[in-house]
Amino acid sequence: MRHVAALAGVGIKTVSRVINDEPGVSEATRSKVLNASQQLNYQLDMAAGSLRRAGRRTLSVGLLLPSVSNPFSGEINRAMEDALGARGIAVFAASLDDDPQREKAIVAAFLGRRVDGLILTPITRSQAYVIPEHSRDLPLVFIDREPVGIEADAVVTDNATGAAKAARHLISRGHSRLAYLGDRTDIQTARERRRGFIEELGRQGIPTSTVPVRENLHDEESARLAALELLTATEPPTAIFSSQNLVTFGAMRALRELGLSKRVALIGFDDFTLADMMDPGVTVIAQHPERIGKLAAERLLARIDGDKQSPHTYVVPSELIQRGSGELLPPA
Amino acid sequence: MRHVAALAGVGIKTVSRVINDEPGVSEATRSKVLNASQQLNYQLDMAAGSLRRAGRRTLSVGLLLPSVSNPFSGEINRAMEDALGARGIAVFAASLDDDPQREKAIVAAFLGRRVDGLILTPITRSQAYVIPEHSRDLPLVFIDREPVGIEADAVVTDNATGAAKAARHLISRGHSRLAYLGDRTDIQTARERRRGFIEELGRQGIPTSTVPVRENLHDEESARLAALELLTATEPPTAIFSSQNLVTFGAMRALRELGLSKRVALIGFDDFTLADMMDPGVTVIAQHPERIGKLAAERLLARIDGDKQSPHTYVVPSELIQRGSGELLPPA
DNA sequence: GATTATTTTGACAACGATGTCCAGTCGTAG
DNA sequence: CTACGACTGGACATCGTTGTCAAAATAATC
Repeated sequence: MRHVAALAGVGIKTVSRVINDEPGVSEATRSKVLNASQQLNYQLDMAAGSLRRAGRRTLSVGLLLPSVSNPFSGEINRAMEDALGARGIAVFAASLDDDPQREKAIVAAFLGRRVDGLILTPITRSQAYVIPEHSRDLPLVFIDREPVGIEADAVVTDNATGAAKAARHLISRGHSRLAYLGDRTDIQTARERRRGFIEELGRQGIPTSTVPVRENLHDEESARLAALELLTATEPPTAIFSSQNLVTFGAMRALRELGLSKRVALIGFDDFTLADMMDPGVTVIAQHPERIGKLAAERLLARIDGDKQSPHTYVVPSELIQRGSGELLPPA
Repeated sequence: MRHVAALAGVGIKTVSRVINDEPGVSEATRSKVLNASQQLNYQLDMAAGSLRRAGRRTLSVGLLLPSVSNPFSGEINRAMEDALGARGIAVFAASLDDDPQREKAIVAAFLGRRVDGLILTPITRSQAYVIPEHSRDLPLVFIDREPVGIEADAVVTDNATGAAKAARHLISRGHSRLAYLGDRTDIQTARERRRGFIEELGRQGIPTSTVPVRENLHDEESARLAALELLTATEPPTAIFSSQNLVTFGAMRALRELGLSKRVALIGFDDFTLADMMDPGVTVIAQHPERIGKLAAERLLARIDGDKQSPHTYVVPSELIQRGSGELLPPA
């Protein structure tokens, strides 16, 4: 900036004014400065600016997702980028891997970079460790999973209701021998989905104690094995609910191996590409990651802009998409 | 930091030394400082530090991908994060959307944040616009697509060779009426794949002028329509090569609609989830995004560490994965 | 105990920008 | 011709940190 000022023959502050479109600069000097800055290929250093700027805005935020390589997270990431990019805010994206240690390390890295806000998918038992920052007015929005040990905005899917919807759907097709395949129990959404599913069975008069529940299935292979086991037991279930993408894939593989794809009903939580191209098409409880991402970004921006209303949890409804696998009837 | 120094009753520079693990601090003062910084919940401001620090490192890099929501990009993003995170480097990820304007805007945003390096998937005709920065020693690695108008490292898939492999595979199964479905021609990889495919046909003695080539298919629907058109023409192809994921999906839909899934061969460029669960399984030329991402990250780190060797393009080989659709034989 | 070598420490300027505030310049009205 | 406000421009301190360098404290040596 000094160099530009020198080349243009003006003061350094005048350059700052031109670059930041502040008023009070004549057309003549304005173009002199712009010329000079073009010639030197000058670019404003935002970091240096934010050091002095009111509110210390860095125009960057930290986004912590289950994993940037997971399609659900990818959609959220994208929605974020779109909503925040319009305001000139850049996004640091990082992957949680459902590791509490990692969560803390990543949050620390974000804080060290003085982000203007944090959007977090947590896995720690309590997120009280961000209270100091949050009470110093650091905007904070939780996404996909609700916060524990701290009051802050959150945007989540109606996990329990969605799972209950699946249960009701299967029961209404005449199923009474249902099974549940779930993810790690330290993941809040997994617990919620199980709760919603089981409670709905209870409401519909199905004895819940006999319902096979297999949990802590975190990948395709363990889900496949669990499903195989269930399906080859005596009195196998006539319908399966799987609480997550990879678990659904594992269940699909098990069903195919046993030639049961068209005989045992399946509903999965989470939509996925080509679900309609399977045989039969896979019925799912679809989440809306783009809406979740957009809403979370909007809440964050509102907080950044000084919104002081008390924290609130926003629920984005899920949607049952019928494609065939969830509409299979139990054997007569 | 001032406050920490005050509370610990030491000079500000001593605090800096402790925080940065510099030598020459006695155990006694060290723990005094650590105590104070704990009490105040102090966190180093990297931005301020990088202002003065030798080399002005910000410990952040900019990553420009086709779209963070696309699984291929997601894998690359993840590999990047893993390789760079180990060095404490955070990643700004952004989506290109194959829009040249957007590319320039995003690169400018990265530069304004003084990233330590840039990893770019370009769509502009020429990337000469980054020459000033690059010659001022800004590390730069192109990914997936090779640079034009500037000399820099690149990490790409062997697009032409991979497509040729597909052609050879189909021809060896007896096909002679092949068709090509391709993406937008302003995308370098799309052009390379077409070239590789067509040239291989030539080498194998198939008259290339009669091969139907449909290009500029950027989404599933346009690909589906193009495929439908090809397949319902007189003398339809007995084998199709699709140059990209979404195009492959479109072709799959068209084949299914016409009941030809098991009669017309299909090979797609790009692997995808559940490809083996389709009926028939979809034969693909798989890329290795994790390897591409890892290698690009390694090259970037090497450059950051001062590697001065002349720019080089690294090619990550693709892999033909046989799953059934590419092994269908032509009707007798 | 004096002197030197070594370690530990802090004062200060600087990084690149912006906020504050004051000094010119100019046009216009009295 | 003076006075006054509006506009324009620049000097300077400052943000939080680190590099430089010299001072102070401590240890080692004779």
